[in-house]
Amino acid sequence: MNTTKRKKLEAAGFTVGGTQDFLGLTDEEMAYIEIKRSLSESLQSRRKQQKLTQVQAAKILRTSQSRVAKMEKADKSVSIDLLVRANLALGATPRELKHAF
Amino acid sequence: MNTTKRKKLEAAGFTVGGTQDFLGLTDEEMAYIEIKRSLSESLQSRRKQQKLTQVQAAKILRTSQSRVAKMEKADKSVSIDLLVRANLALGATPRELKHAF
DNA sequence: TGCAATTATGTCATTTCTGATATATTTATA
DNA sequence: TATAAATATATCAGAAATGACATAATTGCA
Repeated sequence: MNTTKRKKLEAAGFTVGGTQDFLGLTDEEMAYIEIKRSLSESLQSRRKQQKLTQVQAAKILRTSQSRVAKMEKADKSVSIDLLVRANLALGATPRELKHAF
Repeated sequence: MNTTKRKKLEAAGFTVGGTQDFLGLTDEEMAYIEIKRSLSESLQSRRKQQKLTQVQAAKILRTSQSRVAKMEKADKSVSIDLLVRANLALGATPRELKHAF
């Protein structure tokens, strides 16, 4: 497994020991991770599109810069709920959120 | 507002006093509620399609019957995360989940 | 390079979610 | 109707998510 993918999985709350560990992930787990990753990616591109810094976005979202950073990294401490609400607050339509799935 | 809609909103965590209170909901709030409602509906129809009782579904989902009931009611104590994971565990594909948005 | 701005990471108190249990209500059918 | 099966509601202890703060790391540019 490459380092980038490993880091993403670990950020998502999985312990990755060796290559074969990847096989331990069920389809559900992989789908869940992918949904979060996609939502976080969507959030970041939406923020950048609006030329906002994380600090500015945090103000709009009524949270802190550090949490915005974690949202964009799909950190394990971030829920799908938070990502969905943050995307909506930055102007995403439900229609656009479909693409995350 | 009709009683059915009122009950759904209250279950979703909103206090509904009179008709005009509905206007207090932002687009984001309404979109968020609708997503949850749609995911819960999807979960229930998926369970019924498989001829499962809530008790049986609870076993598959490794939770309790009462929580399954709450998921299907889009109770305020239920997160989108839980609904997404439950749908996936009952065989939904990410593609199918798109329809909830 | 050095500085300022931006983004990332670690930690923690509080809030919210979750599973479980108990019990109530509803539904189906003998 | 009476009973059993299924679903709904209430509550609570433990787990997880959240916002906030401090600080580290990275990026951009004078």
